[in-house]
Amino acid sequence: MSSTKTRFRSQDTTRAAIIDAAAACFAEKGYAETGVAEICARAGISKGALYYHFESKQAIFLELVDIQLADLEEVLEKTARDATNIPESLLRLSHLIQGLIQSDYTRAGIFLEVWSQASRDQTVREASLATFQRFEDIFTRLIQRGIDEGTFAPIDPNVGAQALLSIASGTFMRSLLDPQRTDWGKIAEESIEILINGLKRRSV
Amino acid sequence: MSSTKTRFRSQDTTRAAIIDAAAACFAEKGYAETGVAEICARAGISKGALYYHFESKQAIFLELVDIQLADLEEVLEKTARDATNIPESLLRLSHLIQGLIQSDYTRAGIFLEVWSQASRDQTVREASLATFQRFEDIFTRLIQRGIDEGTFAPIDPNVGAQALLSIASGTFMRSLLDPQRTDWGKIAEESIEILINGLKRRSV
DNA sequence: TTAAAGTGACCGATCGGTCGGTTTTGAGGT
DNA sequence: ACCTCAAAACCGACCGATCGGTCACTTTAA
Repeated sequence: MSSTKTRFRSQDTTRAAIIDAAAACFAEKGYAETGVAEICARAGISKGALYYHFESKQAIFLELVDIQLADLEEVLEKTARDATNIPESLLRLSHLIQGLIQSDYTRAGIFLEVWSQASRDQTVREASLATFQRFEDIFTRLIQRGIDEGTFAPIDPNVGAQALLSIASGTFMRSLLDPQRTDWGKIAEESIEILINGLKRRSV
Repeated sequence: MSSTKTRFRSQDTTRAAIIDAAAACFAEKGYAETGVAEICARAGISKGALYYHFESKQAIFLELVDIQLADLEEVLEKTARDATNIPESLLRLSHLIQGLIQSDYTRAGIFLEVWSQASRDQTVREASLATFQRFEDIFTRLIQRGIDEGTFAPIDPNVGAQALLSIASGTFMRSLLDPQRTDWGKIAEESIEILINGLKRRSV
């Protein structure tokens, strides 16, 4: 017979397994509709083990959100840092949206869940707002650079950043209503293109 | 003594009271976190009465959504119908967003709840998608009119409509993270202004 | 041998929904 | 004007299921 002995996993391994399982569950069914029992089953552990590693169901959710938002922020910052052609870099945001929507379906549901809880729980809201504002700052600086180099008209760069992020999150929300479509990246790109067109200087 | 006799209400009156109570509860706490007992208390009726008028908690939610979306669609259609100056009419969408966010806080939470359920429940999703597409059609036609009269460049009007609705829903989502601010209408207006600028013909 | 990691039966609370029964209403009979 | 009675509207105790969380205990690692 093959050895069926159960080996204990390391602290980090189990925590990661729980986070992964919770991410999948929350994305599929939503936070409230997911039971801790399901998370346990998916992670291959017992309830006791789950509560050995986490204080509560909420704590799992919050840590999960932290990780996802930090990931996203890193990607955004890298995009902005490497930007040489500003309008082209803004356009490339559409690839990121496409990736967020399609490649890893897990994330989509999570972001909705964050928004849902943020709109009601002050702690979650403040944390989300802080992160979102950092996203905004990244694009504000990028647009400012576009203005400085003469590509964009001298408008308020923060307004442009807000419009850009609105299009990003709006397209993302829209995609949740129509998961069949696979060309959301293209739609985002065309929308952003119009916006960029509106940002550009009229005369050269 | 004043007469404390309880009078039965008409079918419609009680239904409306339940819908109103449910709207307030769902907006404040979310669908899953709201108990039918709370809805009953708020509506001033018993559980028995609630289940006499509605089949289930879900049924209340669905009827509520129908009403709100129909309301919104009517306003949008009226705006489009009365439009003489197209860009100005599009800008006026910002007032609608402002109103949706601020004046009746009840609605904000509901829309999030719709999106939340739509992303998981097929029935809710298909209904929401159909409505959203009608919204899109309204603006597609409006932009087409702008192209025909020479105000806008000859781009795909549907792309413009999608971008516009993205900004609308994106600003709406953003406002949920920052309920303190009261100038979301202005922010929406400035964002739309940039977009319109991108839609306009370059040369006259 | 001891601390870390993990188990699963169990608990109290809550929730959506039911059901047997009561009160109110209004149309129609006298 | 009064009575009758069935249907409409409503009540609230109760039920079964589920859920987040606990705990006394076992297994593994070092």
